[in-house]
Amino acid sequence: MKLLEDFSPILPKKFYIQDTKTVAKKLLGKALSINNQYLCEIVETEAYLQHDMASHSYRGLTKRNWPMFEEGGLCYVYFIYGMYFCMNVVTNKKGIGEAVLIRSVKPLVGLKKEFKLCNGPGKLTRALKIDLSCNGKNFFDKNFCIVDIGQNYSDSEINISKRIGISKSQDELLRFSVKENQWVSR
DNA sequence: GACGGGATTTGCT
DNA sequence: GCAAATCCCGTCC
Repeated sequence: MKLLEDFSPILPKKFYIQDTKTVAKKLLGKALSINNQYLCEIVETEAYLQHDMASHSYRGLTKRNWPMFEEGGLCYVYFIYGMYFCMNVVTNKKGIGEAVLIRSVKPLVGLKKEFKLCNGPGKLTRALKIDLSCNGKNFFDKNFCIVDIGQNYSDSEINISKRIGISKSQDELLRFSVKENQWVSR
């Protein structure tokens, strides 16, 4: 039997070279495919912009945040609170430090669906075994990619709200999530 | 239900 | 030295 990812097209580079807020919204309903083993639908994202006090890129290029300044379509993983990794999708043109944090995913293939292992940025990376070895990889490899599974949400099906867990630029409406979805965090 | 602490890296002050 | 794009588990209402 063919797996879903075998006929789900990998998102092209041009998808990522758009306005970061647009990419954050359009990523809802797309799916992360890893090693032909895990497939999960993205249901919650947050945008981090260049002129955004809460973004790692705000103070310019560093050894940690360099993938954010690359051309869109890369993966930016960072380690936080001594225990967790967070995964971001780099967006926009080279030189612009912007990315979309993946906050929650809905397991479709390869993960036990009865456990809420993926509803939070630190938890989903643990469930999918994402760590710094994925940092700087691009999403165009069939063993590590984001695919279109034909799930499209209209604006009325998407919640736009304030970001979570930050202390700067808290009022910016840069968090996007699928409404009434049990996999969204909180 | 609501706090509060622990885990323990990275980058800025 | 300390806060951070987190989460879990304990205690005390």
